[in-house]
Amino acid sequence: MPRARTFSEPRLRGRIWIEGPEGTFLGYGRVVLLERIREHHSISAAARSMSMSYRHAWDLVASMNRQSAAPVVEMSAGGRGGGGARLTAGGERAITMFWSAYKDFQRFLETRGKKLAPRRPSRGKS
Amino acid sequence: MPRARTFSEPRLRGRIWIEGPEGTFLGYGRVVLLERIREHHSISAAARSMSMSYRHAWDLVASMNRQSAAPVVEMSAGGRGGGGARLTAGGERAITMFWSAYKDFQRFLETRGKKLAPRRPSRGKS
DNA sequence: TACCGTTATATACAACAAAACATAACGAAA
DNA sequence: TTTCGTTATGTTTTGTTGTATATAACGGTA
Repeated sequence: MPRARTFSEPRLRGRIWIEGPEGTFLGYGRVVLLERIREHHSISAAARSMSMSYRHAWDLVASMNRQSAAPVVEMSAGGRGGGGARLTAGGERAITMFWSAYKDFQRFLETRGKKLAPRRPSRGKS
Repeated sequence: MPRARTFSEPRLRGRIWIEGPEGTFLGYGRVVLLERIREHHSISAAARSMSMSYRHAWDLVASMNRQSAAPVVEMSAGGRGGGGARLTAGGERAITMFWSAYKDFQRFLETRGKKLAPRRPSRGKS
């Protein structure tokens, strides 16, 4: 007898982001990047640490800085060690703001996801 | 005096979707497509009505059908009018399920978005 | 049988995002 | 002045997603 296909329970998933004047201001990837910059004091090291191209990382940082009243990352080129980057207080607040909303969102997905599929209770052996 | 840049209030936005065995099962676009199919009794007419290529629409329908225990759309080729497509009861349930979650999500974004930016109350003329 | 508009399917093309690559600018220290 | 690793920026390549185009299959009906 051919076994009927089974289907994994449908799962609710999603993304959130914070929009600014030119589109995305903060999202999951951007916030992780900010945290890596805080850790490495360098955009290039941060990018490397998450297998992201430096170019892309730089673009993201530039985009965030443009869209924020106060810069989230301050950079300096040249000098000892070649220069570097550091997270500002505003950057710190941005991280906190996003993770807080993100956490609430994950909770929403979890609880709302349970109400998704009105499944007939299986009568069989239980 | 150079005017300081102003920044629109950061806005919380997002997407949700329902995942199945092969990735997305239901999302905003897919559900709209299902509704158009219900309306037009035709995949091609539905696709046209939302400026979507027939190929893409067909792929989406096939993906949904593959990932659902019971098909969400039934198609027939040939015959009077060339054939057509109709939404099944399962498809109807899928639409309801998604919009219900979507509505709750919009509510979440709205209420949670208000708590985003802890703004200093402006002291000036008010 | 011929016709018709749809489903079904393959292949080529376009648009966009991200990666990859290349190079210049920077500035403190040796 | 040279060195060094970073920031800064331009150009090319790749990968993915959807569109465009073309063709066959389908099956009622005239």
